[in-house]
Amino acid sequence: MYVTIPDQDAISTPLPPLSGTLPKTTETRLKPGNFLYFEGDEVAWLYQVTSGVVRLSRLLADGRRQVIAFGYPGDIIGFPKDGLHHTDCESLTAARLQPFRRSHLENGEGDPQLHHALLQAALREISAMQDHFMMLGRKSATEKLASFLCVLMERVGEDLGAYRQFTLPMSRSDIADFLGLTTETVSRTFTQLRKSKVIAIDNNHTIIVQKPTALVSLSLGDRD
Amino acid sequence: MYVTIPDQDAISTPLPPLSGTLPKTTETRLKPGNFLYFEGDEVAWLYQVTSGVVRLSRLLADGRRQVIAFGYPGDIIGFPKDGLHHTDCESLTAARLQPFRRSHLENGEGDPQLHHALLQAALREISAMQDHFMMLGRKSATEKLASFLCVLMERVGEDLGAYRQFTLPMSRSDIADFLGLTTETVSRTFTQLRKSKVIAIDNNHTIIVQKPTALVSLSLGDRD
DNA sequence: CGATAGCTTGAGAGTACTCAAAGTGGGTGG
DNA sequence: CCACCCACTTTGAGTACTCTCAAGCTATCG
Repeated sequence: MYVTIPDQDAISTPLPPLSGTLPKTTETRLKPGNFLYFEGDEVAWLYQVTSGVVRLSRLLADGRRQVIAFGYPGDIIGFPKDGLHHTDCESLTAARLQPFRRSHLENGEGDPQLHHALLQAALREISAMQDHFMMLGRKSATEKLASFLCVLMERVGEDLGAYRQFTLPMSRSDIADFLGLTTETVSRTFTQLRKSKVIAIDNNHTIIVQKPTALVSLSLGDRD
Repeated sequence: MYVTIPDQDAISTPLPPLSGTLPKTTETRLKPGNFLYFEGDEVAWLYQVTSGVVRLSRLLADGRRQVIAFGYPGDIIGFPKDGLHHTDCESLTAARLQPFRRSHLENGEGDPQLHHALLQAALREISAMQDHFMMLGRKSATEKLASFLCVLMERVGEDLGAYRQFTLPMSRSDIADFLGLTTETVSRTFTQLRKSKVIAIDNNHTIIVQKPTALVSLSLGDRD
């Protein structure tokens, strides 16, 4: 599943590696800024992110952009629509990905277990995206950013005593385009969370959550 | 695919009936206001809408609601997540639905063709929902409502000379919760479209599109 | 014909946006 | 190694849009 915004009690465990029983295809490696594919490309492979973080996004004709999801280790990316990719995929960090032939998804030939796992990943993605709808449609800027940080805290945060810490490989404008906000609003909201001591920011890309409970409350829309 | 908001050039044809080669399960019938399932229910069946319109929605703890999609004839609904339904499904009209065992999706036993068709439907839904992201995250009230009306115009509109006409089986607040707006804003935006003679409204539930081209322009965010 | 739910309209407030400018930090070349 | 540069981020001021709260209207159904 992608990093999208689940309901409070729906924290899903990331998919374990789909090692499979097949002869392994050799891993794909990406450098920061490299694209794995573009919208409209023929889908030959699906990928499970092994390490690193990738960004899936789409462009509107007038230049507006929507970041659809960030792919973290365990996530499956590249589900086709009519055989084509419907997003761009760019790596935000050095990344490694395990490819799976599209045919393993579309006709289970050879490895029914893999087929089933890929199908389940697709179904999870549908559900995850529905969670994300909630957020884009119904939440304030503070709730959106808090929700986003909560997911990362749960998923990739490291314990630091009572605090939790993680890095943000994406830019402020990536976050803005993911949450349906402007970079200015994202920045202001970060400042506000920092000033209220819910989080501390190091380096602009390292977040230390000082009040995890407060962050969760904010994400759910409780007043302050 | 659901009634979601595709990009301009991505108007997909609705899925044809999946008659299948199997002994047919008897059709399910719903009256207006009847629920087909609730969030959290075990998924035993998927359904293809044969006639009528259903509404898929989710509730937040604090009562905020998000309408995820409207299911029109041809659409497949009920994709499970961990075996459970992740939305409520209520019928907005009298409706008929063709059930398919969940096992036909999850393990193709018996009917590989049906399995494949259901999988494709799931993949289409992922893509359709990504289109919808764009809308929730990046569009103004006018663009949202115009986009919504455009989709219905294309999908269920009837020709009326130069005009196109269709009915809205859902309430203003259903539309609001689908587009991430309030009912007041939806109502005001309808009024505005009516006053600018892009549409005419009869009965509050019958829309006559008087300027289809203008409606498309509005949906894409062109200035007036 | 009256009750009621749904819809529309109005006034005012608040949030996020736009446009603009200043600050910050990482990377490169001198 | 330091200084400069550029991209990214933050901050500020003002605006616009959508929301909230409230009241009136309209259709539908009993």
